[in-house]
Amino acid sequence: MTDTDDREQEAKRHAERFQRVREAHQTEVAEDYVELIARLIDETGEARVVDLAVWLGVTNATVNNTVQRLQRDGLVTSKPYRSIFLTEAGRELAESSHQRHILVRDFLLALGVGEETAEADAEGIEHHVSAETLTAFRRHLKATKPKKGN
Amino acid sequence: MTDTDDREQEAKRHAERFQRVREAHQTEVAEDYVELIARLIDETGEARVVDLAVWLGVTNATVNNTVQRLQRDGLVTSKPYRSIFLTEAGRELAESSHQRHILVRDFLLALGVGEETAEADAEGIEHHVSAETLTAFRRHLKATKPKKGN
DNA sequence: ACAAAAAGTTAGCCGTCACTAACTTTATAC
DNA sequence: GTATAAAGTTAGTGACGGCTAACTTTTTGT
Ligand SMILES: [Mn+2]
Ligand SMILES: [Mn+2]
Ligand SMILES: [Mn+2]
Ligand SMILES: [Mn+2]
Repeated sequence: MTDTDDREQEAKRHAERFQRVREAHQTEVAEDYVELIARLIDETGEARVVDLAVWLGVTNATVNNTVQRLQRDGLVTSKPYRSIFLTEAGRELAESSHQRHILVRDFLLALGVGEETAEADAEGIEHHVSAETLTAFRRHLKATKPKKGN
Repeated sequence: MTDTDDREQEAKRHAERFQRVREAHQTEVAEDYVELIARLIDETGEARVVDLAVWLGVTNATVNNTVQRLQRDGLVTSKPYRSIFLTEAGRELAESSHQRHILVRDFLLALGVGEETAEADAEGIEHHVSAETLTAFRRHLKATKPKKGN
């Protein structure tokens, strides 16, 4: 009976979607950290543990743990009691994460969502938008934004 | 200097956004489970551990653990070796999660995103959209969908 | 009815990402 | 230049959400 086969296929696709979400969750923290590190370096000259802690709403100890993981994964470098630097890979991830972030935020703004809500929702949504959806966001922005053309 | 104050305010808002994302992650698994349990009960008459495992792409043991947590949190009931039932709270969470899920998916479809991508992205995005953003999605759907009116 | 298969459970493991508390190092103020 | 404050680190804890392996119970097929 091909009825059972269909059902199995559907279950398999369903499971694959959840696996993708789980994968996204694993890279999420790294993306947010390197994006913030890049910003702090850009705006203040350096990224210190205490600043990351304040801006992320976690303790110093948590930041320390995470930074060690990022270092293990080749995204940052840091020497004891010194501030944190991005590796080339870290810079690249920060840049692409940032581009994606502002695209998602701007899309929400274009939809009529308020500033703070757009920023807040973007912080979570950004990690779950595929390239195809980002393209659709860009298309929508191009189609609606041209208010300057008025 | 109010310059410093501004910076502190910005950091605080930033941190609050991340706290919201972390909270969303804590309810995410519960939402997906009850939504799937409701669906399986509806479509097949019962929700069994093995089905949840297949549809979620995890092992039986993982499902068992999670179901115990859901039971602890008052969302499901289940007796040893029997299938799983939703409590009233579980049914309510399943229903609202499902409504939100299809809204997010339909919105992506309306934007021109392909079916499988819409379904996949919705699975992650759904947990990070505020009420305000959902309203904006609905507004956009109403503004564009009326193709039946053609 | 009973053997084999399927389903469910339990135990023990691991990584992530939080926390607090205690400690060390660096920076600041006087 | 030294005491104090701030920042950073380390150690230890815990929940969550995954896993495998071994076991028990239920279902199925003959
Ligand atoms: Mn971001
Ligand atoms: Mn984010
Ligand atoms: Mn989901
Ligand atoms: Mn869902």
